[in-house]
Amino acid sequence: MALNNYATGEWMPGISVDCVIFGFHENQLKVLTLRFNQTDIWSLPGGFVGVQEDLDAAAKRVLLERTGLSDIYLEQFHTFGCLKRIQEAKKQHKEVGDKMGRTQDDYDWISSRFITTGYFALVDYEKVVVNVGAMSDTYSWKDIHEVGELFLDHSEILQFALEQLRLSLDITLVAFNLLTETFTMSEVQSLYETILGKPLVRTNFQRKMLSMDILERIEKKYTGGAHKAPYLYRLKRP
Amino acid sequence: MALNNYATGEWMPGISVDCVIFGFHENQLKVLTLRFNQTDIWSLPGGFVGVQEDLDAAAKRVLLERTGLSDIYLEQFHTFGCLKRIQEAKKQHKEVGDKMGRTQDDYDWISSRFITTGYFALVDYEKVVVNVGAMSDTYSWKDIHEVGELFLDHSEILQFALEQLRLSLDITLVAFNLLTETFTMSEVQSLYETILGKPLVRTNFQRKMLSMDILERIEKKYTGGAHKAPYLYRLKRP
DNA sequence: CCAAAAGTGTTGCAACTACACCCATGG
DNA sequence: CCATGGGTGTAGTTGCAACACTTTTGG
Repeated sequence: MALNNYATGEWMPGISVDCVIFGFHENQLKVLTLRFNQTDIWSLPGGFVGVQEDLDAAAKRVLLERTGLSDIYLEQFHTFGCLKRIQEAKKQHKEVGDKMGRTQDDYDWISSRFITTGYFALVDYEKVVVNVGAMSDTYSWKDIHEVGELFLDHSEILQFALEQLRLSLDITLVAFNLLTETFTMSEVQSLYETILGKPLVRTNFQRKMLSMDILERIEKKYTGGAHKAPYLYRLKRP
Repeated sequence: MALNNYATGEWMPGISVDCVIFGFHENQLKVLTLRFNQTDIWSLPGGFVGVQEDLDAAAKRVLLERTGLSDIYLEQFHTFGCLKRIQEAKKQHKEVGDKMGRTQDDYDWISSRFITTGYFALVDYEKVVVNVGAMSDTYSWKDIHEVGELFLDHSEILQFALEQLRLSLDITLVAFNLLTETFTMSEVQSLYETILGKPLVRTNFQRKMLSMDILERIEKKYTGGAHKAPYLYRLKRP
């Protein structure tokens, strides 16, 4: 039996979406990766596009299926259509396919030429409940600096996503999508520091954040031992 | 006979590229548009993607076929995959198709669901020699503010391209791709003003341009009557 | 009291804005 | 001469980086 109805005309041929799902945990920026069944090959969560499905909707669906989350920050950043994808794919597909009892139809379909549109998502790490799906048996939140080799051109896709994320930072308030509902100021700073890849001066950073008038200080304070407890903030929603 | 080998497997199904080709003429930012044979429907130049062709290569090819230019500034900016495209398409396709003696195969293929990747190109208006291709009989360089209705979602694609162009301006020197080999300072200013959509102070603009140390002043001056002849500049190529 | 967290003050730099003003030159 | 093109000077503003210093507070 086929793993999926690849060749039935349910999906658009030659097109896929891949999601770079960023999370923030233990002061580190993480990416969600999946491991193909019984292999050593890690990939970004991805999927195909239904014949009657918007491209954006496909990305949203993939996100929902893998993380259980909807209504989160998701941005298309680039479409990758390089032929080089195929050549390298052949080896990897064979390794993956052999171990999964793939049918010839499946194999033909998935090995054909593909174009993929990359989306990046910013999620609250704590809210994610990963469902690896039928193709994978394990997942891993990988530190952005220790991702290692990925399936096909997924490493390139990841790098591209990171650059886009950095660019978005200056302009918008995207980053807060990576934080929990409430957070301390040093968590925000630490997040900005890891995304931008450079240290920031505490006093100046706090001043700037507060001057934007987008944060609301909560009554309750953080209770995690230590000496003075830091304040908790949340985003103002007017 | 079919207009093209649409259904033969030469092209990737469901994927196309569209090019927003910007030019600068008479101090106005222009876009190249094509009119479908015998109709009133204007569109952006576009094309399909060969099965063995990179996505970027397809865009380059379209550009070459329509303008005769290669080796010019070309940037992918977004992929449009909205289903809405289809519905409106039906009417328009029928109108277009009827007048062109399209075969049923052609019709089925082109009316199916499509995803298109948008590229924008910056060209030297004077160097372009337009070749409208088999689908069109006329072309027009339309002023960016007077484009009117376009085929399918091409208006949306154009707007998207404009925004991207504005964003690119701050960072890079892209804009010079729109100018001739040599140009006066006020032409550069006028170009920046139309792209950014706001007036700039002459003295400050010139100071900034010159301080970047990217312009080279030419011996020969502009000879176009008037009083004092303005200097000519060109981009330094070190 | 101590250490972590939070906040204030100040200095200096760099970039940009808005204008006022001067010089050059071709007819 | 004068209209156009080209250039200088400067005062005001803003944003930011760097750093020193004070205050608050939980244990």
